[in-house]
This record gives sequence, structure tokens and C-alpha cells, in this order.
Amino acid sequence: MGRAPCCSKVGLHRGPWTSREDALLTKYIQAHGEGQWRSLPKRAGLLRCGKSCRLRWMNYLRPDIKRGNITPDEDDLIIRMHSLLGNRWSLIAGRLPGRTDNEIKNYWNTHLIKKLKNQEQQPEEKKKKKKQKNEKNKIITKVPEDDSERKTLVYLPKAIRVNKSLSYIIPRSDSTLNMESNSVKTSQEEKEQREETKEGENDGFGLFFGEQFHEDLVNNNEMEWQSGFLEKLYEEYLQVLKNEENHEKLLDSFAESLLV
DNA sequence: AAAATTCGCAACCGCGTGATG
DNA sequence: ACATCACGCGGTTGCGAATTT
Repeated sequence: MGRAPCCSKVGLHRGPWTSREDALLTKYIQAHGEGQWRSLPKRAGLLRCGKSCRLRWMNYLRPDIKRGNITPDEDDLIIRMHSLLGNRWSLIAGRLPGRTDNEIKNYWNTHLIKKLKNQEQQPEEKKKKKKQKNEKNKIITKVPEDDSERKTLVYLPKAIRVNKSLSYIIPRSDSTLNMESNSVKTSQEEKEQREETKEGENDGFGLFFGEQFHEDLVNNNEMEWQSGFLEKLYEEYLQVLKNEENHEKLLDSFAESLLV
């Protein structure tokens, strides 16, 4: 037996949202803020379940959402973040201002998988041609027998729910809705929260990133540190891969440092 | 021009987790 | 310690649009 549905489906609308429903939801949230999703539909006069309202707002109606036209930079960022974090779409979305986890997930499944497959095939074809050329010229190059099987080790951690405290370690770019909401923290509050954690226990972040980088996260504006963040992530990642003996252990710590 | 197929994306679903009583 | 609630996440589905046959 599965878990009972989040709400009674009887009499509730399903499927595509109408513009009237969108207007009701937007108006309500602008007046009262996000949250209380379960009771929101009734209070907003909507015949939808709370889950559906939340999804519609998060993925479509929020005022800061960018739609379409994923730039090459974003494209690259998604690929690189995915190689580090696996299918943690919300975490990846947090690095792309105005993008939602659903959009990134869809983009990955429809565009990037194909793109990466094509990229995989191209070197294979090149390799074949090179091999043919070498055979022709009777030049022997030493290639491991199972070279074609050898793959870059990519750590794909299990899907873990992202702790809210992450918002100050890797602040969500879209966390500053221009409306009253209890869930929106000021940068000062974020800083204070970070200080508390720092005093309490090692948050794990220092394991891979120096204090200077930590300061950069707090002081710089997001777009500035975003590229630096990725570069440093990648450097650290490569370092870990070099450390054959401990790489799994280190990667676990690394993943934890991002999530806790 | 019409039918068949593929694509892209919004929406749904089930489950894990933290909070609360 | 346990049950329940509420929320958020990732996987999957369904349908309209676009493309191909």
C-alpha cells in the first residue's frame, strides 16, 4: 500500500492551469506570501491541491523566473554541476539565476543527454580513424586493452534532500522575492546564521575550501563568485580523482559539505 | 494534405525528511 | 518513541506542437 494522496482529489481541478487560476494564485501569494500550501487553495479560492499550487508557483508563476533560451554558459554550468552532483536538480538550479529544477531536469533529459552522447561518439570515431591510420603505417602506440571500457569515474551520490541551511553556503539566486515572506532571509540574517554554525561545529565546508573562499561567498555578489565557485569545485574534484586511495571517502565528505 | 512519429515541457506522483504534538 | 503533517525532491507521464514520412 502506498502512501495516501496528499489531499482528496474529489472535486479538484487537474491538468493545465487556466489564466484565471494563475491570477488567483498570484494575487493570493503576493498578498500573503508563500507557504501553507495545504490550506492555500481553499483560502485563495482555488479548486486545486496544495501540491499543485506550489508546483505552479515555483515552476511558472514566480516573478523572477527566466523562461527558455538556456545560454551556452548555463549549458556548460549544468553539465559541469551534473558531473559533480548527479541528478540533484534543485541544487543545480540554485546556481542558475531564475531557472527552476524542473526546467533544468527537462533540459537535461531532452537536450544535454543527446549532446553528451554525440560528444562521446565523436572521439570514438576519431580513435577508430587513428587506429586505422596507425595500422596502415605500422606504428604501434601503447593503448590499454580495455581503453574503450575505461570511463571517467563520476561520483553520483544518492539523492539527498537539501538542507535549508545550504541557502547561506550556496545562496539561492532566486531567494529574494520582492514581497513579504517569512522564508526570505536578509543577507544579514544569512550571515548571522552562518556565524552560528561556524561557532557550533565544523560545517565541513572548510575541508575543501579555504576560509578566504568562504569569505568570498559572503562578501561578493553572486555572479562574481559563481564562476569562481565552479572553478574551485572543479579543481577540488580533480584533486580528489588524483587521490586514488581515498577518493570515495573524500567525495563523500565533499558532497556532505555541499549539502549540510 | 494527412497520418505517424518525435519532441519538449507542464504537471503529477510517490517517497524521504524535518517539524510538531 | 512514535505517529502524523507539511514540504520539497526526483522520476515519470501525458499531451500539444513540431517534424517527418
